[in-house]
Amino acid sequence: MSVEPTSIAIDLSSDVPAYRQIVDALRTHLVSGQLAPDDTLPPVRQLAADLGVHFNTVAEAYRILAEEGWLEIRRRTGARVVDRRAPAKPATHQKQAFVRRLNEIAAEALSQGISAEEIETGLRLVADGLRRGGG
Amino acid sequence: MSVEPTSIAIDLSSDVPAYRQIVDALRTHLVSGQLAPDDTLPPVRQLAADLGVHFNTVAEAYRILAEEGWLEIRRRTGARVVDRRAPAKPATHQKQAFVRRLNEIAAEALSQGISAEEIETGLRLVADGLRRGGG
DNA sequence: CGTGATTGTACATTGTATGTGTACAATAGA
DNA sequence: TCTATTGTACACATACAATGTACAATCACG
Repeated sequence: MSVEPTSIAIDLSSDVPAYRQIVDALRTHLVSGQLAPDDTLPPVRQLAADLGVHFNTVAEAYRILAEEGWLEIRRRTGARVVDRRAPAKPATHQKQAFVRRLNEIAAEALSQGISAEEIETGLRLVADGLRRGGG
Repeated sequence: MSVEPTSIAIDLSSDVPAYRQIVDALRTHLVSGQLAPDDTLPPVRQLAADLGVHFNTVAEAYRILAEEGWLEIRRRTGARVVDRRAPAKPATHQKQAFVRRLNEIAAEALSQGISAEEIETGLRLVADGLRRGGG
């Protein structure tokens, strides 16, 4: 299996850099299992063409995910999803930072007029999704 | 009431710009009610000194929150929290973007070694917090 | 009123990050 | 070996972030 072009969308007008949007999207697929070990990703030039960015931008994203341990990159064969070893034990402050970030995102959503109920729904949706896909 | 210096922490080494960290932190306080209407925020120079950034960086953050309708800024008197009118109805794609962002944050947390259970706990924690504080 | 202190604003400058263009290195396969 | 295909390296242009400096507005006080 490889990444379907439609599974990633890049918003060039966003204030989030393109390479990080790609990293975030791919990591989501990796965690959910939509991208499983031994799957291959498209060549940087191909995915870049699909997304409308330069191939070096995609290459940067691949490198970051490789450093995180998700991908193995080799020339000529391209990027391959690896069976990821258990990551290092997270520090307490990382968990705190995670919860803080959640609160910030929720606050921003409220700020945009999304209701508390809708936000709760979203939070539970993601929580439920963790049971099935993640692990 | 005004912002206590210890209630905001800025990580200058983060890839998130300082002014946005300030915006995110203050917005969280505004949504939670820790900053209520008629509260005054410290002068930009004072908060900047507390955080270790330039006062223009804080001024930029205040301006963004003022544009969002949270603050009223006047010279000499400084920034004041206003009773915020109901924001515009959010578009459907904003809700979708919210859930997508949640998934990205959760995936990143998993990537760092935070367990699915811990993430669930965090999500529910935030969801529960919405009932009380938010509105 | 006049004066000065205090507050936010405007804008030029500097450093850094982002995205791209181009040349190159490595490798699988004919 | 030769070649096409793949990722890499690095210089460049541009935009953004943070700052330095000067300024404008406004309140307090005489």
